[in-house]
Formats: sequence, structure tokens, C-alpha cells
Amino acid sequence: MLSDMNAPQREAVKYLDGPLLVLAGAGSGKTRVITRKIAYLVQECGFDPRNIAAITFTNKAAKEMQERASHLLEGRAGKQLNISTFHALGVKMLRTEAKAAGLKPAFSILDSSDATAIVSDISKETEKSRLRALVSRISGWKNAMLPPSAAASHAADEMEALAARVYEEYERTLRAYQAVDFDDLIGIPARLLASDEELLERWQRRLRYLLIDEYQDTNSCQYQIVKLLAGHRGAFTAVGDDDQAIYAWRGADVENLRNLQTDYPKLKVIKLEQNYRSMQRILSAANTLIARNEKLFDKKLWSDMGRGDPITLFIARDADHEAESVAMRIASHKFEHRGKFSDYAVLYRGNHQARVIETALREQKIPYVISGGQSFFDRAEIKDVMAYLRLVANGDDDPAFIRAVTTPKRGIGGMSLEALGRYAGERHIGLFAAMFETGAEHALPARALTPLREFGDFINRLEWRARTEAPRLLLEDLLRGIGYETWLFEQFEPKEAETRWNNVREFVDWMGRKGEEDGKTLMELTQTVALITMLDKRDDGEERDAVQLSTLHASKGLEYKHVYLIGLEEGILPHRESIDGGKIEEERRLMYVGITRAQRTLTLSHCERRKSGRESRDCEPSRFISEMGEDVQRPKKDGAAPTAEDRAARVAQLEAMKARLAGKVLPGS
DNA sequence: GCAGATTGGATTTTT
DNA sequence: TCCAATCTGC
Repeated sequence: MLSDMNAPQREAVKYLDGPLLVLAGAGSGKTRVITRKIAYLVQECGFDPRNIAAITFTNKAAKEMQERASHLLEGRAGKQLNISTFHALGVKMLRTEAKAAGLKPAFSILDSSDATAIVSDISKETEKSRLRALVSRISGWKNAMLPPSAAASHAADEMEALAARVYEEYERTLRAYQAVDFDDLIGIPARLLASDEELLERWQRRLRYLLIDEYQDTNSCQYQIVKLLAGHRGAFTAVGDDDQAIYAWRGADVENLRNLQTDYPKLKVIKLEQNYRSMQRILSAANTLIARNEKLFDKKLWSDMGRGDPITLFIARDADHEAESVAMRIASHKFEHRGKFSDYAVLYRGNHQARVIETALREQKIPYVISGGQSFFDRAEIKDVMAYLRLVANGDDDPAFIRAVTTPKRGIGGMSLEALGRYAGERHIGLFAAMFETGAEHALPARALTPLREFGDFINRLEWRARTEAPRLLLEDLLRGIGYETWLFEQFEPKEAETRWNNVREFVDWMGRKGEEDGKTLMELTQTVALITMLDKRDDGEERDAVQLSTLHASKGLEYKHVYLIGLEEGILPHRESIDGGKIEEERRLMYVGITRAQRTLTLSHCERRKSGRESRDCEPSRFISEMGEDVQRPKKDGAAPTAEDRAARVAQLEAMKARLAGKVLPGS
């Protein structure tokens, strides 16, 4: 059964004598190991699939793992597995243990923009970078399980002192709304498991074996959950790669790898070093580079796929020339090798770097897609509809109330809401409850109260129906009831309104399908959508034959035949802030992640000069280039930069080649 | 003095 | 691309 795996992979699947850490290098088949191990536990060891939990960081990874594991298992077993993100597991625990957490089971989940809006309200801070600093400081404390009181005494400077004050008020606000943020989805379950023995035992019985993916990305809260659930039995397999830890800035702590060894002295460590993705030369360069980092575990990737092409480095005059050159290289390479555009990826440090590349690719008429971008559920129109659903599920959700009551406009403005807010504040209740109280009749003029109560009745009717009726019909009635389509077309240009309305339709369809397939009520669905991101949208992006543009961070876990790493300059990669903050090692890992995305060829580039303001400055090539050793082919130093004529000649050559190929291909296809 | 236009500069992102 | 700071025209 395991004959198609290599020895360490097989060992990792079969090892069940205690806690296991699998150090899985890039492209070493870690998902394979996890899914096979799940199948092994069920088929060979008699585990009930309901007692196995696999935890990932993204919905995408969870979905992929679910599919692959189900494929290996027979019948319904796959469906019974608990494969989810940390956050989804947290939601599940919180919904069942809501009472112990002091929450109603229908609590709301606030996304980052909701949370940021609340922090902004409390702190009166509107400037983006300072607001973001506050939010991330608070989030950092929450992930370290530090309560507001402790944060206040730890505050190191003026900004932290402010953050601590905001943090306290923020937590109070969330509880008043019966809402939790993303950090709470991990933090509150961790607290519950730690403080309630009976509850802990119940969950330990329920989840008897844990498999954790991307372990190097865990924060201390997440590690607490793992440790508590696994208990002293240590029935878990953690899979990770310390060389690919690139998320320290958002709370991930590679130290958790070391902690695993101290907390579980009997921890077994298995390394997966055979890589099935890249040619040896690429791996050698990656190994040489990463060897510069202080390491806990030594690891050397190798491959039996052959040595491969040399790694090319080219030096461009400036950013425009770099982009132009990348576009040109992709075009000629593609036509020469008759490959697909989707075999090529351009990777960079910051999103803004994509812009020049886009322009250059468009000029060459090369199709491209930019990975990432705005997620479906972040769109205003989806958030509008979600606000109604959140309010239907949880009347205490004031942010949802405000958004719903003002979208579309129904004659309730800032004045009425402020008056209602004052009254609700005095009475220590939510806005929704406040407007139905007799006292509200004195606090607000009838002119304002009447439409408010009409709105309230509308929500109450929906709430009543939501308990029994199918989601699709109800959603359609909701949209009709608030005249959302009409409102969209009043607000926006026809084209814009059309797209937005289509998004809403897609949302309704998706909810409707879910309701029919899984027999879920609207209430149940509402409580899970906050965590779901792209739906199946990602698929159409992958199906188009297009060059992939991506940040290095977003490229983790993906692979491409031909990779172009651009902007390899001091200040960009490594980034200035990281150089100043002494965070070179994480930048080096980022470079490592980029290199190991490549299967066949890797092309590096940097600029000689970059314009900043009116004049342009010299740039220094990234230290990482020389740190890759001799596998990088240095460009010929003939001194002369290519002239306009040289470039014209290359364009002509390329055009001729395209024409030739087109001529050959056309008659047949 | 202000709204609208233009210019310039940019860490990284998921839940 | 997106956002904020600066500039222009009234």
C-alpha cells in the first residue's frame, strides 16, 4: 500500500508510538504524507474517521486535503474526517461550548475590516499606518494570550500604552455585540481547554489523533490548542519546514518547533529531503543560500531529476527595462519551447512591483493573472447582504445593525442613530433591542422611530422564517424586500451595478446550493460563511492560460516550470524595514521560498538604477544573489548596456518567430 | 480657502 | 492598484 513512497515518507506515515515532527522540505510530498497517514489510521489502525483531525492554515489547503483524503478512503469515511483550518475548528468548539465562553451560540464573527473599524472608532485614529499598527499590536497581545490588564503593564511606549487602552475598550465592545474576532476563534477555545478539565476531556475523546500542516506558521495560541488536545499522549503529527517560515510578522513563531522538542522529549523527528519538484541546480542554490541561517535542524534538499539549466541572472538598467526584459524573455522562451503561458511565474516582494510587469506584458500581448487580490467576501455588496444575515442571527450585533439599517438608505440618518445609540448606551443594551423599548419613544422623535421599528419588524419576520425555510427563497425575499437591485443601479454606473448584482446573485446561488446539499438552514449557514473565502472562484483563474504574477508570500505552496524572481536589490529583498529591524533571516527564507517554486528554470534579475522622485539612484544587488553560490550564472560583463537598436533587433526577431509559428500552427488547428 | 485632479510612493496576508 | 499628500483652478 505504501510502496509508492520513499523510506522517510513511509516511516512518517507508520510512526504512531508518540509525537512526531515531520520536517518536510519544499516539494517533498508533505500533503501526500498527511493524507496517506489519515488513510493508514483509518484502514490499518481502526481509527474512526470522526476521531481524526487535520488542521491547516487556509481553506484552500483544507479543501485540497479533504479531497485527497476522501479519495483514498471508502464510502462516507472521508466526509466524517475533521479537516479544517484552525479557525474553523475554533468556531466549531465555540458554537458547542458557547455557554462556557459566555457567548450565545449565534454569536457573530467579525472580519478584519469590521475589527479595524471598531478600533478606529475607539481610538479616533484614521490614518492608515497608525491604525494598522494599533490593530496589529492588539492582535499580537491576543495571540500571546495577554489580557488587556497585562498589556497595559507591558506597554513599552506611548503607542503601546494607547493600544492597551484601546484593547480594553475593544474587548468590552466585542462582548457587548456578542461578537468575536478572528483571534478570538483561537484564543477563547485555548482558554476554555486550559481552564475546564471536563470540557478538555470531552474534546480529547472526540479528537484522538491530530495532524497539523504548516506547523512553522503556528502562533502560541494555536500551539496551546495542539498541546492541550494532544495531551500527554502526544498523539499527533506536526508537519512543517522551518526554512519556509515567512509569517513571523503576523504572529507565527518558529520557536514553536523548538518548544515541541522541549515539551515532548520523546519527540520523533523525520526529515523529508527528497524533492520531486525541481532540478538539482535549483535545489543546490537554495541549499547554499539557506545554510546561512542559524538552524535548529539541518536539511538538504536533493532531487534525482537531473542537474538542469543554469540559473540565469540579468541586470536591467531600471525597473521598466527589467519588466520589458522579463516579458521578452517569457515570450521568446514560450514560442521556442511551445509551452503554455501558465508555465511561467513572475515573483516579487511587494504588490506594487506587479504594475510595471503588467504594463510590459500587456505591451507584448501576453495574458497574465495576478494572484491574491480582493476576496469575494470582502466586497461591499456581499458585506451588505451579510450584515442583514448577521443581524437576523444575532440582534446584539450593532455593526451589522448600522450597516443594514443604512444600506439601502431608508430615511434613518446619523442623528437618529446617535440618539438611539445614546439611549442604548444608557440602558446597556444593543441598538436593535433598544428601539423596541418604551423608553425609546422619549429618546427619539416618532419621525425617526417609526421607520426604525418598521425595519425591526422586517428583521424579526426574517428571523422567524429563517428557522425553518430554505435559504434560497428567504434570501431572495430579503433582497426584494430591501430593493437591493434597484438601489445598486441608483448608486452605480450600469456596468458597475451589473457586476455587483451578479456577485450578489452568485452569493445567493451558493448559499442556496449549500442549503439544499447539506440541508442547512440560513441560520447555520450564516454562522459559517464568515470564515469561507474565495468559493470556487480560484478555478477560473487557473484555467486561463496566463502568466502568473504573485508576491513571494502568496507563492508559498505553489510551483511553476519557469520562475522569474525580480527586484533582487538591497532594500527590496531584503526589504529596508527588515534590514533595519534585523530580520534578515526571514527575508532569506522568503528568497528560499521563491527559488524553490521553480521546477525547471530560474531567472533572477535586479536593476542598476531605480528612479526615486525626479532623479534616479544606484541600487545595490541583493546579498542573496551571491549567497546562492556558484550555481548562478553571472551575466557577461561586456560593459555596454543594450542600445535601442539592440532592443529593436530583438523585437523584430521575436515578431518574425511569432509569425513563423503562427503560420505553421494556424492551418492545423 | 476648498474641491477635484494629479502625482508619487508602497512590505508581506489569512482567517 | 490604492492611498495620501500636493497642486491647480475657481
